[in-house]
Amino acid sequence: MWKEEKIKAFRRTLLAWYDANKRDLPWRVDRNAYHVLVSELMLQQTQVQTVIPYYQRFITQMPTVQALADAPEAQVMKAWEGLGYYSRARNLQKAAKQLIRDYGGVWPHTVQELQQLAGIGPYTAGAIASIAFDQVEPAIDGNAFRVFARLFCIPDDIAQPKTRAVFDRLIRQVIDPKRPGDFNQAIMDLGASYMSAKDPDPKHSPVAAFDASWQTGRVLDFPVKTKKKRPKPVPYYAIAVHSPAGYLFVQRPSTGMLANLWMFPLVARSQLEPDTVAQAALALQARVGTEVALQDPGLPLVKHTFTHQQWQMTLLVAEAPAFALDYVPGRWVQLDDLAAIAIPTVQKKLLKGLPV
DNA sequence: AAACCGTGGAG
DNA sequence: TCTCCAAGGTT
Repeated sequence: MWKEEKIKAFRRTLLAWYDANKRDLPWRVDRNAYHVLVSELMLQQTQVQTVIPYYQRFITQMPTVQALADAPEAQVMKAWEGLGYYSRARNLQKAAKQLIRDYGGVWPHTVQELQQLAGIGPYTAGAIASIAFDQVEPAIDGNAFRVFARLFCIPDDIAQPKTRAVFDRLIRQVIDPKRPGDFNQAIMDLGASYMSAKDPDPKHSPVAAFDASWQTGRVLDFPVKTKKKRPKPVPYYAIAVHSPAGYLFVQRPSTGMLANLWMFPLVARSQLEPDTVAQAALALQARVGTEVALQDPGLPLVKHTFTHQQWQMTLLVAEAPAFALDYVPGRWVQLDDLAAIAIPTVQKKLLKGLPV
């Protein structure tokens, strides 16, 4: 561990660099806790560049905790459409409702209380507490793991949950107690620039003098992180049922992948015996309650890769019998009226695969 | 502890 | 094309 003088020099150097070079981001215009909350939820596992337009639209549509708590869930999901990890959107609205119901709209300031809110874990609680409320708490995200792993050549595997405690103890000694929020954000900006994962520039880093991995020529050896498993292929039939009222969309279950979003009906091919279009037609009939004549126009296989699954979808098309329109569970939606429902990116790929 | 949960960009 | 990964949380 560094001596006290070195710690103070590090804080001074880091914050001076941050003051002169911090990124100009829409959620940095003030320290409003609601703004911090929305941005932090969106930024979980998501890049800054992707989040910016979503953040702007979301705050415009739902400018306060109360507005979010009162909004229809469908509007919240639509605002999140395309951003991924959709449980974050439902958790965000749930947290807003908790703030109104449990706290009367008055924010708690401690990480212990903040972590009781839906979707807020140790990182996000630390970020909100330090940025919005000046609490001296670390905000340990991927950037903090990488930056401190390199500064101190920490050999622990950051993929292991128990490793967080190692970094927590370390960062609590280094964090600037006078400016904890700026300190945490400065670490993130550093991790997004000079100390990035793939293309770092440690030589010109403002804290190069403190970077043990750079001093010893081992920058890319840190952080130590074990690899994830590769996505498992999952075969489906995706069925585009057409009618004069548009295409049939069904809402996915409220738990699991793409919960509550709207898609073409899917039939898991692994459960079909034998795996034929005729069997898919029977499975669809059981689902929507009416017979549907499927065609296989020989459309290309549509692939979409998630974190741990790769969906391989054979697209089938069908024309619905007229009586089906007010019979099947689901919604008939014209393709020029998709603003009415939230659909995932995988569904947008299916739409692009439809015959013209 | 380990599996689950999306998407887009970069190399 | 393929792999990694980016301001993680929940179960």
